[in-house]
Amino acid sequence: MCNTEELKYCYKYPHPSVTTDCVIFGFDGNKLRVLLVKRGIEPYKGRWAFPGGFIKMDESAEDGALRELQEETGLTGAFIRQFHTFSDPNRDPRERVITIAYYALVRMKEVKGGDDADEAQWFALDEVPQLAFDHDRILRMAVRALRQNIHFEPIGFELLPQEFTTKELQNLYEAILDVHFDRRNFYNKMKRLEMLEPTDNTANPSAKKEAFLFRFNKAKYEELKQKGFRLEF
Amino acid sequence: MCNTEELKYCYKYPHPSVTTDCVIFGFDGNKLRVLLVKRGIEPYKGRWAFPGGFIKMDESAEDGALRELQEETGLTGAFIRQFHTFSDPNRDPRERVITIAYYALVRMKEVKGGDDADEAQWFALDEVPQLAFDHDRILRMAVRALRQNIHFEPIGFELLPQEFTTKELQNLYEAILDVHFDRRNFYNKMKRLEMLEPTDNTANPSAKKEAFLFRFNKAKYEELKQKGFRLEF
DNA sequence: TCAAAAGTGTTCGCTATACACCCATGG
DNA sequence: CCATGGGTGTATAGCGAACACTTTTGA
Repeated sequence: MCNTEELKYCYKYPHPSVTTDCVIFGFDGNKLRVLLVKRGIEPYKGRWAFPGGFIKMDESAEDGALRELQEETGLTGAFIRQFHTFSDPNRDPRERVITIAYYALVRMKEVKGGDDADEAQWFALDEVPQLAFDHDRILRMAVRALRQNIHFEPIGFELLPQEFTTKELQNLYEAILDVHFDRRNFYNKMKRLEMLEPTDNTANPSAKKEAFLFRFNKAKYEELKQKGFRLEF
Repeated sequence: MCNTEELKYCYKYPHPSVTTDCVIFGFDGNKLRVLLVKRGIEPYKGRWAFPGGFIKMDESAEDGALRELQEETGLTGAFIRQFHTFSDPNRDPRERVITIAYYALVRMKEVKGGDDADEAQWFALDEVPQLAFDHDRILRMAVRALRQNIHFEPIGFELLPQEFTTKELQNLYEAILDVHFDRRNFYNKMKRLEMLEPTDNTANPSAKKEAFLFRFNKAKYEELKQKGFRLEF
């Protein structure tokens, strides 16, 4: 029975709340990082958590996640992927909340600096503190999903600048998969795949010899995808 | 404002309904099949759809999916995997319903015969009629998820009897991936992986020479999984 | 005895891996 | 001129794909 004017949405059966949460991945050139926000209210006040919020009745979960991402980073049309929905009845101490979780791949440079450094901050994967709610588990699942999907999609170009060196690309893959590749084999493999498009530009990241800059060749990738291709690694 | 005694669950903001739907895969020895139920009520009355239902407030989505599966097939503790959550605002014409979708792998033999042949029926993948709601899309995504996951997990043993011939296993993989393998190469590869455990039994499915029966060696699989292994195909 | 199905071995080519070599630059 | 980092080539091993051969069994 509803007892206040405020509770004006009524149903015959109980309904859970539904939110989206977004694990935002960035790459600093060496390590994979995630963007966390500090909770200002109870429960878990002061703890770090992923940005997220309630889904509106006229938007899909994906639209909701994109909206949250825009509000948090200023980015529009970012690359996001739904990877799991968390529905443990007790995952939120207040009420039943089901969250549809996405991960996003963004370029750290393009994220509007967390105005309030205290509110939003990038954390390297191995420096993430204990998180609010079940967000520790959400993070583990996000990383696992990212690692799986990288075998089927050339994910990761979303994390690099438009033009990048093969070394940067290798660092990224090593950070995501937590492995080490031989520099020369990685270079040769990328050339064979023909998904990298050479540019006329060079970079000089750490003195010494200049390195060619490449651009991701999306057309070539789409072509390869037709023939049922797989990134190996 | 709530206006009837019946609507006794009230919230400050609108809440969507949340359901689980379960794409139940079976294997008849040749083709991959899905179990569909015929809708008895509007909307989409008379159309086929996946079994599913509302999630209870004290159960997780996974528990809900297992419960639905048990009610529909009589199976307990079946192999299920969450693969996507569908949240288009208009996917149900009555009200906003978000569905957390699972696929299940079951042995057709163990499913209690759809008592009423008119209510539940197995359909080969290429004979599935137009489905209710957005279930056509759900099916496509389920098949895609199954095909992806088969590269990382030895899914499929859940679809075969305890003991099986290599030919049956090959038929299954061919049905799932929609490809053809050379009989002898498939046999050799399975032997090399050492995930099949020979038994003393033989089968004689279609006259002619008898075939050895194998059993899935889960221990060996777990061991391989540690070292970051991948099923190739 | 013949055909069909199952089990085994062989060959070839590709590619992942390891690693040698050369070039350019800054100190 | 040498240390560092970047670009290119080469040899080997292992695996997937194609296929020949043998064995067993029922008609």
